[in-house]
Amino acid sequence: MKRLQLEDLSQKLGYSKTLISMVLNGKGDRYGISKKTQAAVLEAVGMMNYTPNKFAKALRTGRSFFIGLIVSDIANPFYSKISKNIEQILHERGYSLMICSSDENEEKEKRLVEMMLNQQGADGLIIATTFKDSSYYTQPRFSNSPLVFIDRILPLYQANYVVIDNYGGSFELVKYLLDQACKKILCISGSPTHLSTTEDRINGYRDALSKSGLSDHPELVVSLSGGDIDENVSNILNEVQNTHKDLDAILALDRQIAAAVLKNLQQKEQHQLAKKVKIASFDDTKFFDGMSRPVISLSQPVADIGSKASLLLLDIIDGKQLSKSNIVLSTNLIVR
Amino acid sequence: MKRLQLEDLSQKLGYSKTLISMVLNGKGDRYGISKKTQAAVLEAVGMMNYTPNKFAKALRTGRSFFIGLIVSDIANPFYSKISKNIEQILHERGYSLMICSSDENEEKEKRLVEMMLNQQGADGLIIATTFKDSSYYTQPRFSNSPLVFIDRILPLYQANYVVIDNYGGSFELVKYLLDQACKKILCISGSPTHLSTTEDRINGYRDALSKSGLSDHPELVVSLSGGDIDENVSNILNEVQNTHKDLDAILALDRQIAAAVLKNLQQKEQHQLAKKVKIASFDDTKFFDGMSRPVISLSQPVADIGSKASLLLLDIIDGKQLSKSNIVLSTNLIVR
DNA sequence: GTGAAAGCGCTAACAT
DNA sequence: ATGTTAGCGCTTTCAC
Repeated sequence: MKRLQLEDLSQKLGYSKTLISMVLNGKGDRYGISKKTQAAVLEAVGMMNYTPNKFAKALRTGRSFFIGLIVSDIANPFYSKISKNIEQILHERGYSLMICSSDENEEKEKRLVEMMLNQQGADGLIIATTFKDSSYYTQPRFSNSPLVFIDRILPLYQANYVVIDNYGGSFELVKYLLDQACKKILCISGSPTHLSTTEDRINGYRDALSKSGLSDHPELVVSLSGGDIDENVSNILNEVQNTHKDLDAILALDRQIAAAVLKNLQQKEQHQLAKKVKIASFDDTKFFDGMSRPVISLSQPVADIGSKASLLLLDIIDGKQLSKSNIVLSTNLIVR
Repeated sequence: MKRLQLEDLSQKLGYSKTLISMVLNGKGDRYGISKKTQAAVLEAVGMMNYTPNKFAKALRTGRSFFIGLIVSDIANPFYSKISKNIEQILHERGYSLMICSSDENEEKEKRLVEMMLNQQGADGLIIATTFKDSSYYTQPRFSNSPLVFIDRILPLYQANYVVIDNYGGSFELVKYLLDQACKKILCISGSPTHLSTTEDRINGYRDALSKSGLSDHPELVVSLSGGDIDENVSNILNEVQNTHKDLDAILALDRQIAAAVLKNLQQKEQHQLAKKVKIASFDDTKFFDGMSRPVISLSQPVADIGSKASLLLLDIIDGKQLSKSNIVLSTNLIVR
């Protein structure tokens, strides 16, 4: 029971492979094939469940109908949710998706891009880049490759972006804390620190403070140094506890950091810090509902990022998108 | 600047396409090509960064070097972590991975299997199936398709499996609760209920109880009816609160359920139930560390599932695996 | 309106 | 030990 192919259909229907191929690809009209024959072909083929050989088709046409998604870590729920949305939309349009993780490693991201574009023949890529600057992507050979960047931008690089308003969200979150009478807020960012998301969030934090006329404490903006995150956070909290006894809020720039903060505060319940400090975090998760203390969070429109990015990429592939497109989505403050 | 192909290499090196192809595919020795020419070819090609056209190769050989992964929901961290591991191992061996979600829908799983096998030409599949029984996969046309099932088994169906010891883990978890003097344990399972994982976990719960000589309360095994999980859990807890005032533990069969239980207990803090009940859950997550009460959990060897399944599948594809293989991994009790 | 035939880039059987 | 050649299954130009 081997696979059906055009030759078989040709035999059974009494039409040539050419004609059948044309009809099946919706080009019947263009080539002037009579409506009657078209209907007959579609009808007959419909019941035979024939699927064209993808490789022959790709070899001939140069289009693979698959696109690649590169994120830093697909095990991160933020990205896996986005990926699910992207996959769904692409499937509806006859595309398939290949997902890979760069592990925040520039070299690996390079390899993945090359692999997907050259080796696999992807028709386009969606990338949450881990690069510091744009020098890799500004190479002329990429000027014809349909690329859409999500989540993170590359400074000074004109490209297609779908991102959230990190600055505005951060500003809003910190503003909320200040309105709640918080005066001294510790901001903990992850690594790597060069990401546009991190920078924008920190800027939002800073500007919200200064706009409220609060003095700037540079030592209250700390970033994790890599390695074990729990231990890292523990050290930071111990340090701050001594130097800033009047700390009254902690802003975690992603949910993993928030989890580590909560764990640590729980273990330090005897300390005064633990008692009064408010917790705020980027990213929202169901788990924040059952935490030992309320978490004020900023949920990201995950589904939107995925769908907007997919549709944009398909438009670019189909030549419908002439200039670069910048889509910025807003976040949503969740108070508990 | 178009892509390099064998013809170009042939021109520049002065060898035929055949010879170069043989050498590049490691078949130089088999075809008796002199070591010297082999070295020369490899050397020259090495600096020209040539990658063979995947589609031409697949068309010719019938092998695509990509494999498919079908899970119920890639946005579920349990599966996204597994997927990351699978991807890594496959990459090392020159394969790529395509991931799709079935959304616990049998029809969609069918479509995905057909799509990956027929349309995309996958060399093999790894599946966390959502099917109730094996009738779909026992079709003769699948007898030659390399398939590995993970996480969930299909009763009475001889196949390649990589799963965890759901029964034993559940038994151990409940045994621990009993040893802590718990006497009445509510067990909440997710939907769909027919999954082997759910059944095995419930059986482990039951047997642990009966082995301790505790009477069976069938109404203490409840399953979510679908729809909003928080609301669902809320109703269950309200109900049980009235009928079983002496409830002293809750076993959640997955982490989403545990999250909902914790959220609800928090809101019901005035109720007596909330005070004394212990919480146990399948699946572990960092978030359990910062919860409003300690969660006893059962972590699953996620990385192992992925790597064992990938290696098994590759062995099957390479014909190294003659009989069906059943790999069962143990869980790890985490007490907080 | 419809069909024959060339060729996408690769591999492997067959020559030499 | 190396090269020639015939396809893999599809699309598309060109001829009728």
